[in-house]
Amino acid sequence: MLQIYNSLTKKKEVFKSVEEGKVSIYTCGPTVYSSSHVGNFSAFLMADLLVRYLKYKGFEVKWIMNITDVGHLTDDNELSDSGEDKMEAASKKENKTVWEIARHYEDLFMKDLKTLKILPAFKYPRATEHIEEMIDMIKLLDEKGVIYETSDGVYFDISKFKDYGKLSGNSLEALQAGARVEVNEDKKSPFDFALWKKLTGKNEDHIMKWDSPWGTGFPGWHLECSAMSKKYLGETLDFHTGGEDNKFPHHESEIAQSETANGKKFVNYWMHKSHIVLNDEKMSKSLGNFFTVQDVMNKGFSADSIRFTFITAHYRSKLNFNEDQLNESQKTIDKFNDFIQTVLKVNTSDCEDETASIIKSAKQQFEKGMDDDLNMSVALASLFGFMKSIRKNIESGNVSKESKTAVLDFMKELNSIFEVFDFDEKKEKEFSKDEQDVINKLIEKRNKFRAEKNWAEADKIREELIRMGVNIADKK
RNA sequence: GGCGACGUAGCCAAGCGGUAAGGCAGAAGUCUGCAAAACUUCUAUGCACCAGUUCAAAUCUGGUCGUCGCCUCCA
Repeated sequence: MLQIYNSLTKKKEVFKSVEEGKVSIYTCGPTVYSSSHVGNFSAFLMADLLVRYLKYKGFEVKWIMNITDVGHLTDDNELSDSGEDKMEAASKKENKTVWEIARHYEDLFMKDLKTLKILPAFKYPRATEHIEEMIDMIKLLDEKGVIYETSDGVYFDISKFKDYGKLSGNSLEALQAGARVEVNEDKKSPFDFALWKKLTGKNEDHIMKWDSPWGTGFPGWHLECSAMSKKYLGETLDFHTGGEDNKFPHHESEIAQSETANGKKFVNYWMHKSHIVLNDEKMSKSLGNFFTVQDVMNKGFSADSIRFTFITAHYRSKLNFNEDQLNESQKTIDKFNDFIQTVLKVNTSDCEDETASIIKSAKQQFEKGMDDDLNMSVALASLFGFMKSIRKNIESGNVSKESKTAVLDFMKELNSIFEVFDFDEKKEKEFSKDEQDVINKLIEKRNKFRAEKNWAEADKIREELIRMGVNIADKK
């Protein structure tokens, strides 16, 4: 029985899908005005882990991740000078059109998704290709009487939505009291958010623009997720995931729009990824303290170690991202793969062994952990115990052919979640007869040095052999 | 100022009222150097601090201190 911490109710809840056996998941994807960094991908890996575990449990999963390719202002306020369009700023900086910028960073994003072995979503809808759906939603909201028009745009009147603030734990009053935003005189409340922006004031020359019943302009940034999730997944979603920074105002506003427009509950389970931190400070584009996947790989770390680090750290605790974490992940991956190699090479015998019950209990423990809000620490602990038990069986020489297959099948099943295991048996390197002669001579020579306790020379030969692809493991 | 999360060994981390899982690092050993793998054993009388509730508290309550996040674009 899968339990998930729902950020809306702030409780762990037993998961029940809207439709028996099927699950719909919507993930807030990237805004493609610059490279996504590993912190961004940690949120997508959280979704990947969820998708993979649900599939492991036998659900049919439909996963949608949007691509935000409309340039959005940093601020809805006309009064603020800090508001700039990120897409257009990038376009000027890189001397490309906004469309080129969007496609360029989208391509990079897709490449990194693949590198990190994140499962392909059902679709990656682009905001710019769903303007009509967004306009339709504004029309629906208009019918419900919750919007109003000003000289610069169309806004959602949040006083018309009782639960506004529920997700982020704010009441409207508290929001007003703690407000740090500047006041736009035309808006009824500073927290009313834009559904449509007109080409006036500093948006006069906005490059991406579309016609609408409210004049030429561009959509508000919360709208795309409401419109696209409805189109591809329906009015009530099982899961909606994203980074914790999206809770307010983005997801809060999505709820207001979708529930008002559709008259139905928008999302059953909200999941938010805690930020990863660097020296106790969150990694973010605006702080500038970020690494891209490529940056980390250029330092010599494998993509798998990045993947493993993020899926094994719990998604609701902030991960302090550093090289130690990556090194440890790599070691753990190697440990699993060494184990798999040992199993692949084991010589089976006709015998009874306890493999079946070892696998059964490991599987139970693993699922017990994962079922508890994806508690990977508990899940992993069961696997370390599992490997130890199986190795003992192997050392005692009691492994049947069936057991060997069962262990490998179990590891493969687990790999549908981890996706970092390697099942290719590492064959001894083949050498020609001449090479074999050379190697034998070197080994003889080294043994002689060892007998003489001439360790320096012996080590030199070992290094030479390793370079040739010969592994030396000294035993008594 | 408002809202929220967290503080368990050198590091990462589980635990959700019954007496501290697991991983990394470290130590000793199986083993005549060193390195690698595996295995065995060891490594927190204590869970930020102070009170309280209880037969029993890392776990519940109140307070204190500290760290971080959100409240403006960010996963």
